[in-house]
Amino acid sequence: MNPRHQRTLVTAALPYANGPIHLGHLAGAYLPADIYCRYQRLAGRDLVFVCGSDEHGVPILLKARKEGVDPQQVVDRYHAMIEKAFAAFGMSFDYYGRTTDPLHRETSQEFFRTLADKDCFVLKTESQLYDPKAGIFLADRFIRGTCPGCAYEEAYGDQCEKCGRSLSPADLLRPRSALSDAVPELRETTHWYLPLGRFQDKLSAWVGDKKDWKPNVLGQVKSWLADGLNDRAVTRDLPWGVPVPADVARKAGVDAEGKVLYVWFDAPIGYISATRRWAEAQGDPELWKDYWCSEDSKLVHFIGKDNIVFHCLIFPAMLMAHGGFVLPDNVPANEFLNLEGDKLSTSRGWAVWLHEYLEDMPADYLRYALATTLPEGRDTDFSWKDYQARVNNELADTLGNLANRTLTFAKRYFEGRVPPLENPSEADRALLAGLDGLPERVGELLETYKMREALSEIMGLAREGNRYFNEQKPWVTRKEDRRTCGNTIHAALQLVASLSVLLDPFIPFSCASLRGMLGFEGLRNSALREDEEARIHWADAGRPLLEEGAVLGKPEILFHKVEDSYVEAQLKKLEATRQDSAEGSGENAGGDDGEEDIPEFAPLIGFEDFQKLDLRVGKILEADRVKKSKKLIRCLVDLGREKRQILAGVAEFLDPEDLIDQQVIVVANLAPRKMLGLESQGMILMAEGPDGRLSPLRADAAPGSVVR
RNA sequence: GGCGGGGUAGCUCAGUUGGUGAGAGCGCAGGAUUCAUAACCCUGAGGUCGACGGUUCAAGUCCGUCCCCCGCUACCA
Repeated sequence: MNPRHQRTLVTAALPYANGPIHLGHLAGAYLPADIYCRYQRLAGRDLVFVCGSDEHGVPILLKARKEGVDPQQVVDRYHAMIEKAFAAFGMSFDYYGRTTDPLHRETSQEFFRTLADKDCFVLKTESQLYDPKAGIFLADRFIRGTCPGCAYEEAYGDQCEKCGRSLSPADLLRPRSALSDAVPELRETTHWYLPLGRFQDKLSAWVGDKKDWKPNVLGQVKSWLADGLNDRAVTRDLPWGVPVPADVARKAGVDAEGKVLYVWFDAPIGYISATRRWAEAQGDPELWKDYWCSEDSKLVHFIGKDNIVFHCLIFPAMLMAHGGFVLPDNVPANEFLNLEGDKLSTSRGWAVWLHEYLEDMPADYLRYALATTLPEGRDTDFSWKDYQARVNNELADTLGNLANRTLTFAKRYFEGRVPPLENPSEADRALLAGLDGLPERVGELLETYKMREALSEIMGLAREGNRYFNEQKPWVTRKEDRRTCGNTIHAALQLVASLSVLLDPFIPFSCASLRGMLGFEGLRNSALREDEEARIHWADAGRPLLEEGAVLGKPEILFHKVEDSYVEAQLKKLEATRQDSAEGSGENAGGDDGEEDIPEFAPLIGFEDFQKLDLRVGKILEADRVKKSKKLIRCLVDLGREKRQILAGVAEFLDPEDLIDQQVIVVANLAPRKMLGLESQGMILMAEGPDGRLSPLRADAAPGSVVR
């Protein structure tokens, strides 16, 4: 820990309150953050750990509308669910807030007002789609319509969830408002933008100093900086969010009606408002400033890699613009966790939900298994088989068994007390000496966000304990040399006690119960910021913690083996969701997000609508890949009367050879469109298989024939 | 195509600023042991460190080219 830092504020990414927490979230941000914080508290550091639910934004509004409820009801539900699951998982937040908290609204508005007063924004007026029926402007995601690519009729204005294709609202066929079904019209609207370019130099200089940031984080950040930063809109026309302060709008000559802060603007301010709430709860409402506004305070953001740009550039720019706040000392972003070799996908159900897991297994098993495979440097894989192996081989066999064999031995042959250490042997002294320095070494690893290595270092100690136990053979010395036997058990108990401290940040529940078995009291509570009763700290794990003659508790099995049946059941459960989603059609052979059911049928159209289409049989004469394009194939198609150049976005699925000489069906009266400098004069119809494969519709008739 | 991150034992992954024989856990094969959750402990087999060039006395580690995987991004009429 840098001596200039007197206190630490740790944040974990605000989970979005439109769904439950899954393994990817835990591995990405929450578990490493919690390990870090528990360690810091054990070490006696002044630390505050905040988090909270991110409850604004379009997806929540849409979900609410879909369910026919108020958005508040949606976030109430998920907020409660997330908070409960986090608590059961052992997340030791000092405060878990939410962005619908009135104090958050106030904090965000103050922040916005300060930036406006300092003239940090620019105003831009542009034409956007407006819902005349609901009387509000519509964000891109608020336009629904039929996807021109796959005919999915619930496509968003920015992207089709069905085929993954990115869209703009103008692309949609039959666009309609997601709120009222009204046909949107263009109107002008004004928004506040944060001109990030103004902060480019300051950000570059600031990031340039960050030698200790992880390579994956620095790489991304520098790449963004090199590209140059653009203006970012910080407000939206939405009925759900933190309202743009009326006074600020008035001053700017803008009607604030229906305008809110863009969710990415208010969300990170949630870290601040949560700290304020925490300070209130401490009975000192100004206390939060010690952590946010004092140069000797260290700010650390734990996030997943998808959040890097916000936490390393945009939020810091906001803080710079505001002034008076500390900037993050580090942003130890993790990579992604895969599941059974495939990437997680909420919409495909390829995930393990925390609240479901906790229904049948202990939090610590998952904490341990995840901690050994955190994606610290690159994407990693979680598999149930690996989970089982970690729990059985390491927690149960190595650690649990060490504790158990030591404790039961002491109970049976030493009246359940800590035997004295008398004339210790070289081996006894070596074992105890081996503890010395370990807290510091592990602490250094944790300070530098190497949770996995720290854990593996500690487990090495458990292995050493087993080795020592074997070599000393107390079951032999018990009969011939009781003093030596007592020394062995004494030293082994001390080692187990130290383990119960060192492992506490990782598996706090088990360590607490282990300490119960050891009759070991007085350790700081790793989940509590202050613990007046506690006299034992992290560093004390380097010395013997148990008194000679102290009474031990009742030994119990600390970790139970995970049965094969459990693993099989979990795999089966996952496999079922994969089956479900594979049955539909769906684009994306790569298996991206996206609901993969068979699309619903589009609304009825009249015959006259159908007649507008001019479908013809065409013969593909030439086909070749458009260079510099991943998706486009250029075709020359004979339509009888004339030959047309048509571009088809199928290069990911088909080779030009698959198309040449094929007789296909062409939309002949589609307006021409230029792509990559080439004009496409029609569209070749394709059928899409369940795995995303495309195959052209063949027609056995002369080129130019009318299709009806 | 552009940008970023990766490609190291059968599997999951470590490998700081280039330097003693390339590691851990699991799995596998032997052995030892019985205090303990059929647990523990020891030994061993197993790797052209993605490919090819280059710099260097010395490269998994630096440079160049290429191949493959992941993420973001651009054209899916």
